[in-house]
Amino acid sequence: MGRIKTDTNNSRKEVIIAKAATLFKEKGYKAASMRELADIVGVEAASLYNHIKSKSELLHEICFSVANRYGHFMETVEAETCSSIEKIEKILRFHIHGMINHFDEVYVSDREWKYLEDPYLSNFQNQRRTYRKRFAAIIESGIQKKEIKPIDATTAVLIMLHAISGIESWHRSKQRISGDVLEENMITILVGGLKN
Amino acid sequence: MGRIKTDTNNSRKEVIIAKAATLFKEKGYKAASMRELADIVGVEAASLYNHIKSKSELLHEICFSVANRYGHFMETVEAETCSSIEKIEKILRFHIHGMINHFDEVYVSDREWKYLEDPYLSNFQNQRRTYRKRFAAIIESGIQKKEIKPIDATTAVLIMLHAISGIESWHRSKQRISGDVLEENMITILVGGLKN
DNA sequence: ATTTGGTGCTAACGTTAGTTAGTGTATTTT
DNA sequence: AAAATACACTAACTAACGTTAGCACCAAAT
Repeated sequence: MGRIKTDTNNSRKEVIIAKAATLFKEKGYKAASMRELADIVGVEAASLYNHIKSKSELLHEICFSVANRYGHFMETVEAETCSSIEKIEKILRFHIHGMINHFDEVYVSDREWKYLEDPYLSNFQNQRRTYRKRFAAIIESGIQKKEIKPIDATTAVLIMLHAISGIESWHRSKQRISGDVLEENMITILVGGLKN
Repeated sequence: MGRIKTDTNNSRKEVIIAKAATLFKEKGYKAASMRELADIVGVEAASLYNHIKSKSELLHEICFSVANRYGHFMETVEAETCSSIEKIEKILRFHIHGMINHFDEVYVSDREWKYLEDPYLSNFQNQRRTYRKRFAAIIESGIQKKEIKPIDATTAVLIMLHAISGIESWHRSKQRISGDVLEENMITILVGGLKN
């Protein structure tokens, strides 16, 4: 069929991963086939294996690319000296931007991680659990400083993260408001619900 | 292996559907196999087909059971004479109870509906879209009556419904707060974020 | 007691899946 | 220009899937 097109920024492997993310998002990891992916990439199925080891490698490349990005961001936020509310707002905006600008891989990481195989699966779950605990710690600290209503921090984290994953529906919808407006609406509702 | 156990309330088909919901929730629709389901039911795979037409029938039974329940509830809420905030609170509590008490089928309906086949797929999507519009209409009306902050109603619906689906994480977590406390926390944050 | 229908079994079908082997051809390196 | 490497192809394998056919059995109805 021909060669996989690349530019100087992306290797052929990265091209495949990017297209896999789109495919996995649309069909789901299990329902997506390597032959389908090959079609999209413009190559025969067997040829993919010159660049990747397996289908599952694609999944964990996608999931950890996202997980690592969020992990690093959390570190930078923790290091900053600002109010808890401001930290939370920064984290939320980061998540919203992620959902808007890297939708495919974020969506796959969110919904398809359960198909990871060990040791990747356990590793991913650990990173996730840790991330949420760190997020909850910021909220707890805000509650102690009376910036935030006295609610269960774990629940608050869960609400906020899942609310943001609702941007999926925004992507699907026909008549949608702009990304910026969406962002401001989300911040209003979510942060507004926390403030004391 | 033996007969499928039933009681007077549930036919054998209903037993299969209930176990399918649990399996689909855990593995995902595509990854769950009929042989696995048969094992759980305590029967050979082929025997399932004495009670159901196909794997996909199981999925649409599950999805529409949930969709119809929510549709009916929306009707009763619309008919009530109370403030918009109160209506919203009722809807949220209904969703939270659903997530807590009928977790398996609600989860499957939420996450696996995309594997429905037409005409069920289109039908389901229509019901979903309609439901959200009716929910948004209640919010709009609350905004006009100044009960609710002037935010985008569609976004608010999306946030609230997805936030509730976060109860999934609550189910998974080891050290979890009680369902009642969870419910009150959610209401506090979500409704609190709306009030004017 | 006999019939009937519901329910289970074994065996097998056609399809699709992920992946590998082996070969030829472009491209890059020397 | 020659050698080495990267990459794509065809063909095929094994495993698993949903589902069907055909037969045996047990329970309830006649």
